[in-house]
Amino acid sequence: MVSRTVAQVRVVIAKCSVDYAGRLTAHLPLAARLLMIKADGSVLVHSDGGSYKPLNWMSPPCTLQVLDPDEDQCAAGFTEIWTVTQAKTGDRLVISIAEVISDSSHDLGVDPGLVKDGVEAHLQELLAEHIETLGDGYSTVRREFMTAVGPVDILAKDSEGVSVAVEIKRRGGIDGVEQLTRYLELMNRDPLLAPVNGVFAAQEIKPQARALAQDRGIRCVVLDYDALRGMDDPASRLF
Amino acid sequence: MVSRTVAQVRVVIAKCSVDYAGRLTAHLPLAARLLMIKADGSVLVHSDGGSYKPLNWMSPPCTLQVLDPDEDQCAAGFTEIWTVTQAKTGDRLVISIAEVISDSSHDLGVDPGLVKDGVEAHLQELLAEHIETLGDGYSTVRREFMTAVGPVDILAKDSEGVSVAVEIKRRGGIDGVEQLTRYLELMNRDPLLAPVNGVFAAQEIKPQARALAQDRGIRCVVLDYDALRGMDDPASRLF
DNA sequence: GACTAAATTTCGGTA
DNA sequence: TACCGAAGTTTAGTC
Repeated sequence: MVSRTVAQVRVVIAKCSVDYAGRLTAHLPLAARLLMIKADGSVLVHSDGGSYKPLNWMSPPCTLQVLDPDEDQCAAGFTEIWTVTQAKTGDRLVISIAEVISDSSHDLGVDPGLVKDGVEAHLQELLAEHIETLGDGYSTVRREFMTAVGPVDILAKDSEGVSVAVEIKRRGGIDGVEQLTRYLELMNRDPLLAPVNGVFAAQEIKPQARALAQDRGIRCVVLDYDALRGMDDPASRLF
Repeated sequence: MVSRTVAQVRVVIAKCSVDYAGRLTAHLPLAARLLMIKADGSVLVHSDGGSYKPLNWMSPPCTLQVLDPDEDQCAAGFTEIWTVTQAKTGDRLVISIAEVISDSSHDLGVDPGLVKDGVEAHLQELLAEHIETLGDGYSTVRREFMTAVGPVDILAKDSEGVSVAVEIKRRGGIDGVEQLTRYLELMNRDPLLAPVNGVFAAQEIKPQARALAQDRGIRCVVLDYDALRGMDDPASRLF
């Protein structure tokens, strides 16, 4: 046995059936599939289709053990039995291989990782800068205004100096309205802040969320990401 | 050009950099990675590590176009430029390839799909059958009892005939308590149902969720999946 | 470390 | 088809 200092990813195309027993039990009938074994021992079972999610998988840390098939498994036509186990949770993935069509390994090295830009944080930043989007005379008091039950995305004041708590979401669902409701409940108990009005701002607001907000006297505002961005940099609107 | 009637999955190991522009923008610096192209045109960019989630991907339906690099890209050492676009959303994934280390395709056929067992639905079924777990004299009225704001997992009655709304979660967090609160609020306005008590049942209940539930007069019950299952089938407890 | 909220979420069910 | 909630969610950020 040679110790391997270089991590490799291994790709196997094989006819196999798969059984998982852990937080649930699942079974995949015999078929040709793509198996990916990563350096950390994690295993992915992919079919040709679906989304980025594998049919089955085992998350690291876990160990792969390759066993010879027993008599019954031999008789059923299986040549190798892979057992992937996670010591901590006791999860177990068993891949029964009937035929290996392809098997190759490659050294990928350590990935430098990815750079992300422009999510909810950006929306919040843009709206805080252009809070007048909510109405003439609005001004931003603070972003991430802390309360005992969590930070309010933006605390603002309207033209009459009345406090406004703004909750920002990319997609506005019921949970966002609940979140804002909790903030408002608490803030309205604070004599230094009260009264506090609520604004639920999102790029898209679900009908049920809108109904719930309305029922609670919370104003809904649909945000136009491109328009907000365009205010900062008019050139970007052209592209 | 030969039309291809057989779907294939293609695996490419390549040094590449990746740029995604869509719901967010992301960039991956030049490194060796595994590219999987499925028959439906979807593309997955995997590194050797992380979880089952790719570093980057494009969901179907989408199309892959392979272009020659322009002058600048040539000078930067790129040999192929892959552009994956989704017509509907305008999402765009650009994979700039500096070196192809391996490239192979395999016919996988149509996957028969997987069989799942034992999730939250199962918990609900088990508890509905053994509702006396919540207390002597409890009886199940209905599973998935519909309200205007969604279905209550189980509607039951206690030994005195008082209605009890049960919300079941595998892991009980604050959101689950909020959900149950919404149901209770609505149901208690219905003279035919009121008064309705609440029970928050989960395999695991987070401290903050428990505190919130207590504050609202909702009883918390920790479910023992194995014990519930054991009531159905005593033999299963042995294994 | 525990917990909460977001995710390019994806996936399944139902109205 | 749209909407809603669960997921073997995973992941990132905050307390």
